[in-house]
Amino acid sequence: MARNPRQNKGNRPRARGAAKPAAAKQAVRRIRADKESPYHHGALRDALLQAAEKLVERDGLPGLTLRAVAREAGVSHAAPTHHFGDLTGLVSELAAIGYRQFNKAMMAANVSGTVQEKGLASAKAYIAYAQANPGMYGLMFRTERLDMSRPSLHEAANAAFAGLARGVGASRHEHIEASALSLEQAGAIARAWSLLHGFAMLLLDGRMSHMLRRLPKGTTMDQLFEAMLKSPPPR
Amino acid sequence: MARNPRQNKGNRPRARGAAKPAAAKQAVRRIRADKESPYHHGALRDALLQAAEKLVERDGLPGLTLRAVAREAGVSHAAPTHHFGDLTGLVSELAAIGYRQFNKAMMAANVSGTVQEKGLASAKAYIAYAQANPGMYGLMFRTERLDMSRPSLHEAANAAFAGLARGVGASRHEHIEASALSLEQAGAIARAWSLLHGFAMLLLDGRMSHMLRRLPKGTTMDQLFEAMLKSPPPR
DNA sequence: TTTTTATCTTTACATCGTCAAGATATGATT
DNA sequence: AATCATATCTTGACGATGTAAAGATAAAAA
Repeated sequence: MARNPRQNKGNRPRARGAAKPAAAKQAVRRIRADKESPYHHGALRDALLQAAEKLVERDGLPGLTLRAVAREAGVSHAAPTHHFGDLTGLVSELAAIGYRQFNKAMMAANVSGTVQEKGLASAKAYIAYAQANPGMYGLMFRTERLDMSRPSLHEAANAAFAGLARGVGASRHEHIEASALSLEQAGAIARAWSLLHGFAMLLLDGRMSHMLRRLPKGTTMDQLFEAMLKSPPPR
Repeated sequence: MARNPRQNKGNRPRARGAAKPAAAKQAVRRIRADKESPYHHGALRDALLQAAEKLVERDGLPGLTLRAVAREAGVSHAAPTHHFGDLTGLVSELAAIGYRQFNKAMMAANVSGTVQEKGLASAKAYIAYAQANPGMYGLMFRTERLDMSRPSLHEAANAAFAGLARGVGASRHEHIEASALSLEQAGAIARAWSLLHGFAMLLLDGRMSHMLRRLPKGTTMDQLFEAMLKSPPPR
């Protein structure tokens, strides 16, 4: 895609069959010698993932490209391939990191208070994570670019689901084993998850602020969210 | 992106500065004369949108490219640009069509029965649309590729929101004017929308079938959905 | 010290979106 | 009816992207 308004240092490849540049090898050595390690980066994998997170939060999903990540990390455009195979690999590993961040944030919100207070705090933490990390949250639920068969992603996502199930179980004053659910339990989990995920997605897509404009002036997103949680089911 | 595993008829462009092919002009005329209209398609805009819908349902969002749409419609790769400006334009017009389809389906489900029955039928119709048109539904909520300032999209999306608000109002036995909401009303709308949108997205992303596997054997997605709707809020 | 392996670079290529310029048909004007 | 203007579509080009293949270099193993 040619819509990214960044970087354009005239890197047109040399014409086909042109002789290899004589001084290129030396130049590369000199340039890279200015940095820490000339060839072996040492911790490239992590550096690439960090760069990727930075990019997805700054430019959104369309800005997250293998080549942009490589540029950000200061390596050649094909370097990421060696560590992640392809774009799906990198995105999947990044999503795994996202799930771990998310799990951490949810755990931190679920420490003190009554069952009701913990539930509310967890719900707010869910939305807060999505709002603070819109790129990562979007990534985590874009299956088209995710390979759920990757163990790291699979595990992290499963842990997130188990945590959610546990939280819902606590609010129902029962212990939920995420591997075997009753229909009632699953309904409660699906309700909580759909409600939170739906609100988060609509929020990130700007649909909720559209709604906020129809509300009395000064109403905040937090108020709308709490009004939603308080709203009784139709009967 | 070069990840689309279709089409590869060696259309490498001619080398720079190569002479124009002598017989190309005539060949094009002959080929296109086999079809209805040689140059002016007549209804290319609609044909492109139809092709786009077909593609997005067949290959998902990544398969929806300007060039693929042009191929599908049998025109040159730059033809869509004239009608839609750019990819965002085409996607936005397609999303507008999606919202109109969606509105139609929701209206059809909201005709007979009690208020409760109409509400349930509408909820099921919401999910049914998403499930029957996953590509279109995904499109409609991918803001990154949508230009909401386009009148057709803006209007169709607003109509969808108004319909939803009306439905929620009916279930509360009150008339809702979508342009000015109370916090309570907005909470109820946000609740219904988040619940349905969240479930739809999780369903399309395969998360719900993951959950279904943890349920007693033979449990259907419909049962899970109804269990969710019946599930009481935590208190 | 030599060999092997892992890591990174270079080069190449098909695809994509988009722009610019050309070709052709349709409609309007005279 | 002939000419012109405009809308529609094609061709060609360019920079960007993902990815594969082959080369270069450093680290590890032998």
